[in-house]
Amino acid sequence: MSIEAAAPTRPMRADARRNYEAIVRVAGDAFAEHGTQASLDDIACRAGVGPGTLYRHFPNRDCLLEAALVESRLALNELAEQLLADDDAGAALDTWLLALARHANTWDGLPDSIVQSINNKQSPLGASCSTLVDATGRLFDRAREQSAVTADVSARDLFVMAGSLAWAASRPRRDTGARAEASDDLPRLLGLLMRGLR
Amino acid sequence: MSIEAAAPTRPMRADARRNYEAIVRVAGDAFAEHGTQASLDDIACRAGVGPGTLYRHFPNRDCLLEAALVESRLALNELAEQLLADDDAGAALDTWLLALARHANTWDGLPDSIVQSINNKQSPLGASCSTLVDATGRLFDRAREQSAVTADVSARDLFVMAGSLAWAASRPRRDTGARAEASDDLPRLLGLLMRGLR
DNA sequence: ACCTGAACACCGTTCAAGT
DNA sequence: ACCTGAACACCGTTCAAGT
Repeated sequence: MSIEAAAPTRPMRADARRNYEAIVRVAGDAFAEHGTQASLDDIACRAGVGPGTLYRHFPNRDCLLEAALVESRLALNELAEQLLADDDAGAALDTWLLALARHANTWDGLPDSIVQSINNKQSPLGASCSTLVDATGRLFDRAREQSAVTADVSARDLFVMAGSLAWAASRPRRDTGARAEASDDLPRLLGLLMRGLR
Repeated sequence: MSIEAAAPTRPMRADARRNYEAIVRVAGDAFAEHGTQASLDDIACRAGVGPGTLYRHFPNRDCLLEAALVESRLALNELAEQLLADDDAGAALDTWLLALARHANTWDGLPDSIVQSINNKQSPLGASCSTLVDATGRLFDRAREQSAVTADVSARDLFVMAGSLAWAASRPRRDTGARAEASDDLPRLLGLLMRGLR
């Protein structure tokens, strides 16, 4: 939950660590405001560093996304542990997929980065998502043992479906000038999917 | 099926029409090669016109996407007419949703543009998609009358779901360096969705 | 009426020069 | 070891000048 978790094995110089933390903090704000395509130049500027410093710490956009998502993902892993101890494996799976989709919807554009990086160990985002895919598989298997679901689906398919529904629910409804209603379509769409698995 | 369908009511000057057609043709190639985010400057250049000419004919990217998709969408409308006369309304709905998803997958990034522009009459892409949403609703209603499906879903939800599955199936698997296998996940994912509607 | 292409503001990324 | 910021190649968009 602290930044230590993603920090390199050797301690960083004081100024380097200060810059690292400032960049991650500012990046979270920028992603929340402009989506995952926020300008990296702008993030560096607002963090008070040159663009080169940002690239030194985070060679590509995925690295920065990963660092800014560490806390949220650790919380998800904790949730998975709790749900694996839940008596009702079917309800646990529902809860899990909703939490997963909401995590993917932390920022606009994030579902795309996540689904695109699945199983790609070159991407730090993909590597860190593999634990989430594993958890999805374990929760699904438990639900199937209890006959709460009967369909035959891979953990990767389930993960991708949750991501794609998150994507669908997050597409801003830019209707004719009117401000987008913040309707939460996610539970309804997930319900549709789960209907098919039972 | 000809370009006439999207052309303005008054005839264009000969050179303007030549440029219009060249831009649309080149745009199709560029979108196929680089996805919907292909450089507009590059398209103008390859079509032998200045960037200003491209913007005169197509004030924004959606306008160009729409023009380059005219033929494919007209073919879809014809398919809808045929499927509405099909005796097996359930199979017709399956066929329709698959065709819809494949249409959305014509180019990388297209599902995003389509779903984002739904119900937005300011976008020519959104306006032209509304006929597809209508057709989806009619085919779904017919399937429900035959009890081939029982779920209660809006035409817009169905359309969005098809688009999101297209999106999921089209995310390039950029695995560790190996070239992406061109696996076609779409039918399997759509089958999962349809299972939930029956 | 339509086209041209220079011009502007922006962005990601690199790298020589600093401390 | 780390940071800086100029520099490069690019992009979308506009608009005065042409024909």
